[in-house]
Amino acid sequence: MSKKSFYITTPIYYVNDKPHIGHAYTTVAADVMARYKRMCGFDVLFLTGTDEHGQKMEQAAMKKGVKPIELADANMARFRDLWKTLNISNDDFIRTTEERHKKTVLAMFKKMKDAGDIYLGEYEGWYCTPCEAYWTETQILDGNVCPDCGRPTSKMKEASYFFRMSKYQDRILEHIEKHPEFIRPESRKNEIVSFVREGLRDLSISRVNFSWGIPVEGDPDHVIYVWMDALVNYISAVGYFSGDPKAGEFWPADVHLVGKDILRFHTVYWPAMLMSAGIELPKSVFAHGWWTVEGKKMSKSMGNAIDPDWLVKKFSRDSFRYFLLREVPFGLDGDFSFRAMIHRINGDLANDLGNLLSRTLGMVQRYFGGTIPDYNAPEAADEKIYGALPTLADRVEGFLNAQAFNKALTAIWEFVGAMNRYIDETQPWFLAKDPEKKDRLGSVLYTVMDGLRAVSHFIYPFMPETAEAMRKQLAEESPVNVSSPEDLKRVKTLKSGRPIGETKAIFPRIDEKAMLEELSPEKEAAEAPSESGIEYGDFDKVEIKAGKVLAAENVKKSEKLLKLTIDVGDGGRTIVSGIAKTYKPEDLVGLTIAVVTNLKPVKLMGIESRGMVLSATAGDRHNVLKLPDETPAGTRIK
RNA sequence: CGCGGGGUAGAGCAGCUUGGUAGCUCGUCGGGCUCAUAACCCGGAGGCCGUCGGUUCAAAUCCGGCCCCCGCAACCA
Repeated sequence: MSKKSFYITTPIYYVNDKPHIGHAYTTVAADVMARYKRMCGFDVLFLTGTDEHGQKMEQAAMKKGVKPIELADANMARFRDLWKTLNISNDDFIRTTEERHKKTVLAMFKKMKDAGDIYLGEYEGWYCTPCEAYWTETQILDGNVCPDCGRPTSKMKEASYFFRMSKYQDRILEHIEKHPEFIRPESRKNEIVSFVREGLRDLSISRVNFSWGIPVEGDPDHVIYVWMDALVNYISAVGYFSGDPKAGEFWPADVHLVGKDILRFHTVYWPAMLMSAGIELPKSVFAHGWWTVEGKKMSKSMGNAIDPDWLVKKFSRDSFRYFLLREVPFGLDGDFSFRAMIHRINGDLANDLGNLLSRTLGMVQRYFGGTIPDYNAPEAADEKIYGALPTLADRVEGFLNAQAFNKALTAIWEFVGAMNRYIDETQPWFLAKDPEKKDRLGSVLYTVMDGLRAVSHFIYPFMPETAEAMRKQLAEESPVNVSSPEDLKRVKTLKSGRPIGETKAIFPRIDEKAMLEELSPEKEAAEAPSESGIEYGDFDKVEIKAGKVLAAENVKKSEKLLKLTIDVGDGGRTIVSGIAKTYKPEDLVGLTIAVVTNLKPVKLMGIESRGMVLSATAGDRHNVLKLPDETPAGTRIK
């Protein structure tokens, strides 16, 4: 019989985005599961990847004057590099532009069609001619206006293939009911159930208004629409329709980890598609929460998205991984703050664990010349350590199988605390004063070292690098991976008589004040202005003038920036403004608008900008502050 | 009355299913130890458990009303 298998996935990330803390969160969590299962002897398949098709990519590429695939290649690399930085152990990385995926999508489409579940119909949407974009009923703003450019849209119909999802409503509800583990956490299940009960509509699964995607077989005007394309990745990777033995071994997947925002696609659309194609459903889908940053919602427009790369540089990959999974229960939302992160690192990692290792090895060095002592003078107190380990192993296993990462870590740290207490009670420094108690002294130190050896296993999935560093210092040479969860319960396996490794702080303490100061420029940008109103003098510092736009051009390689030449009474200066999503250069030339003139110059995309165009901004939609044409350039506005 | 979750020490949470000492982490105050990364260990202070009413010998826990917060509606984990 082959080993037990375990298949875990992250969503495939859309490459139009820069990777941020949320992507890192899902992927690190999946990595912890994968590493834990591998450690316990499972045959693991851990899949992540990128979603690369769609209209947005096509448009973005066009704007940059490159082919979509070139843009996808470049952006995909950012994700792949980040996973390297974060020590992600994915076994495969799938891209929706790969041949193996396209073949699977087409095979899936055919299966569903053969089942009589795909038909050609008409898709109704709102079309914005200048943007060449379709919007759904819910996307358009009041007055049927395009959410992107604010111009009116018109109702359009186009041909589309539809998936008869409505047919599966009852079967999905039945499945959810019969498999309590299918949707987690529990609270999310209710949301989905009530959504399905409202009634399912057939799903449009093709588009004709762009071409960057997988063409429908026999009808190449149609491109298969995002969700159909993306979801299938989970079976593409195991070669489901190609006779790949991996399919039999790993499908159905054990866990799809997803963000709470895409739960519905994974627990309704995806199961319906699988049912139609006669394929088994994944065993469970877990929706985790979102992160806020310093108490505020993370968003592109606020520019407060945290760059994981930068964070790893400031801290360390393992402390970042630890923080993400320790701070917040996996199903709930959490807040990311530098202060909280520093507290976690100093409290849990440096003080509790790091210092425990350090004080123990310090004594082994001092009292035993750096050789691991024998365990030959047991006492009842030792059972607090040895006796706790099997229980801990069970608890960690239970918690991790339920994706309760924070509980698993809490349990491990309870054990770390017990060891710190054990040292305090047994007082090895006191034993060391009496040569007759040398054996007991050695046994105490051995016990802590063996406990730390066990801890290195438990933290390995979360902090692989640190676990290895600990094991090196403890002179533990056996591989961290064992053959079953039971092996994690074994005690006193550390070999006596070996010289310990070079001792080094595994988590140096962070100087909180200095670190926060170092991070403060970023922080200030996110701070809100005063609560009680500003002084007039503060306002008066801002110099706002009427400016006449003399010239305007797009900034090369930029989606958002326009380079403007504006006369604010000085004959004309260069101002770069992030309003290109709303205005074309020719829209602005000749206008008289409000400009802040006394800002410090900044360089944007290599162009020095001296001032700022005032505009009412909502997302990507801007309305610059237009002044009557007769306003003389340079007039102060107060 | 759309559905669901929640309001418990300064902060973040557990306890509620199976009514009866209100617990954990951080912070704060005091003490101990000196092996250690100014770390570790012990102890104290701090809560009328959102609010009003009901059931009960007894309610944070059960029942009802009210107030407040947050999810579920759009392709961002």
